[in-house]
Amino acid sequence: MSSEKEPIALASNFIRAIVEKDLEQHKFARKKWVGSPGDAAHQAMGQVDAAKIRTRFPPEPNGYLHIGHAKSIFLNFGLARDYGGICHLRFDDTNPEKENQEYVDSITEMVHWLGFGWQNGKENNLYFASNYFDFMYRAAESLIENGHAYVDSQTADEMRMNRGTLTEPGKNSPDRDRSIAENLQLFREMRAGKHADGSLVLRAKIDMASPNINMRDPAIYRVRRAHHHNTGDTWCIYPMYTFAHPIEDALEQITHSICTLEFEDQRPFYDWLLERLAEANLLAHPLPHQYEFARLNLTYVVLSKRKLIDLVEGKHVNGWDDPRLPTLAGARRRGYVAEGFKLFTDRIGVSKADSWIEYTILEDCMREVLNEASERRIAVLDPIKLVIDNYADNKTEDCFAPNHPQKPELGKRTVPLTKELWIEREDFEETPPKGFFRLMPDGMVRLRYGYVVKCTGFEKDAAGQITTVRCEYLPDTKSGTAGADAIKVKGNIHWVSAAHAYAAEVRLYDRLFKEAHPGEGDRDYINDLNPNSVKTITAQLEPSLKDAKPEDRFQFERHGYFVADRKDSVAGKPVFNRTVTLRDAWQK
RNA sequence: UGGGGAGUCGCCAAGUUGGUUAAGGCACUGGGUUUUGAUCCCAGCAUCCGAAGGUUCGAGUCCUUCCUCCUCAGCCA
Repeated sequence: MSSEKEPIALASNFIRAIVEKDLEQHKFARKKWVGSPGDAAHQAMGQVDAAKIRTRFPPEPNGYLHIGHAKSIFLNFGLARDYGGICHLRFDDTNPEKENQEYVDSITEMVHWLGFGWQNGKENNLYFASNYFDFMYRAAESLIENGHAYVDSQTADEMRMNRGTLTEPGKNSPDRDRSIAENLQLFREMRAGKHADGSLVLRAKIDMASPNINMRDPAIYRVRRAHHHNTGDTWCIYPMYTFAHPIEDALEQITHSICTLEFEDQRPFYDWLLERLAEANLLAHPLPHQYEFARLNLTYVVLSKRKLIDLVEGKHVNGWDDPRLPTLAGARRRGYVAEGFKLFTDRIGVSKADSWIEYTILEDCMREVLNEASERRIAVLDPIKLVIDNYADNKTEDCFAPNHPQKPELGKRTVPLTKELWIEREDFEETPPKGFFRLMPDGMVRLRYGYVVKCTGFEKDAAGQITTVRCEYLPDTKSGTAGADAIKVKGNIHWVSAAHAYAAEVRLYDRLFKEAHPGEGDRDYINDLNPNSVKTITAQLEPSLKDAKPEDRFQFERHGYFVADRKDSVAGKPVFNRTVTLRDAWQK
């Protein structure tokens, strides 16, 4: 045992530290859970919660998930998994005007894709905030009854005027001292549809002079006649995030409610609300707590919902799953893998410091898992002919290529060698730069898995472009034979038999933006788009690639990792996307 | 100029209640292995923790002052 390597410790972060401390202090030892969300009375019928902690991933279904969400997903689901807890997937759908089923579907699909689920035994922990509207309404009436909320008839403009500024206190609303009875009646009328949209709003009664603007009587319910994707036309009043979110957490017995930094100022209200509802015996202690971490910023991409929408609607990309987009749907089509995102989130950590993660970190993570997982194949992306003059005209010979250099158990496959081959344009230089060790006039190079050849000449077209390279092979040097190493060459190039090659559409993706910080300063981020973010080519691939299925991944040797596009591939005619290039120490 | 946060190596990020030579990853630089200029391996990489003072036998960790950045004035989330 002692000689065993220590398991690599999980990267520590302040949230894990909080969880560990809470667990150590048995903070949730008496928290009950009946098996479904509900108020104090409901949960009181249950047993002590078997889940040591409960977290939640609470997206609003008003857009597509992106890489930033992956950080939150791995954090929340990962914490639950690591500490014997459960993580809920909860749709925070309190604004009917922005949300719809299409987003709900794509979000559940992507969370699954990342490797997480919400079915825990008999318990299905998939929830909708909109299913709590009844309780929220009750909670609002309770606040009114206890003098903690009032109905305000000021217009939105008046409210803004009276809110004060960052440095000046606000002014009390003329309606602030309305009687409880009148508030109750008005709020019930709001619910009954007797008041126009925007005419009345329910506000928490806290302190218009608070230095924290979020505590200056925040609006908690508004009148809005809109069809809700889940509750239809049942309601014409909807709770605000500020009010709804803490309640959602409490009903679900969440222990650690983790969100991003911009909600820090909201935490005092979060606590205030839950305390008031606990005083009213609607909720029981221990109450959930909110913790904030820094959101992800990635260089060379944009992650704001608005900008992503602009890119799609402005046709700068082809839809939400364009492989260049940092959406999870796009990343998946690009060939990125869930394990790569897991590695990435482990690697970047969690803290409260604003930071910009270099995009190459993400790419390296993908390379790392893809290197391990991908079989090798041969592809010539920019083909020129190589003719072996001393090779028989119609001879075909088998060469054996390992499917993975570090995994012999994956076996070998045969690739046909003939007189005429496709090789990479960049593998031949008429006048080689210093340090170049591939094909050059009179130079020798190995045809990977085949013979050593010696260059004897080349041909150019009218434009001066090289079209064909001529060579002679050394018969005793075939890979795998005794004489293979008789002649040592440094260069080793890949090739595909011209007679057998599969000419395929291949998309070479590059970063979407040419600037590390798109739109920084007074630049328009649209002007920072990389005009060459995709290049579609016809490449010559080894014959076996013709049978690739959608989402099959390969390393095209010396080029990078590629995936058969899940949308555009047809049986017998796969199309490939370049996920990421190989690292290249040979600076061009 | 009010409130709330954050500032540790190029990029991230550990640093318990102050205690000996400031983790780790990525990047980078050397060297080795290699029929991918890939992978892999080995070595190197902050006398310094935003700045300046102070307390202490001893401070990234405590105190004071200052600087920089982020964030809040939706009937969005």
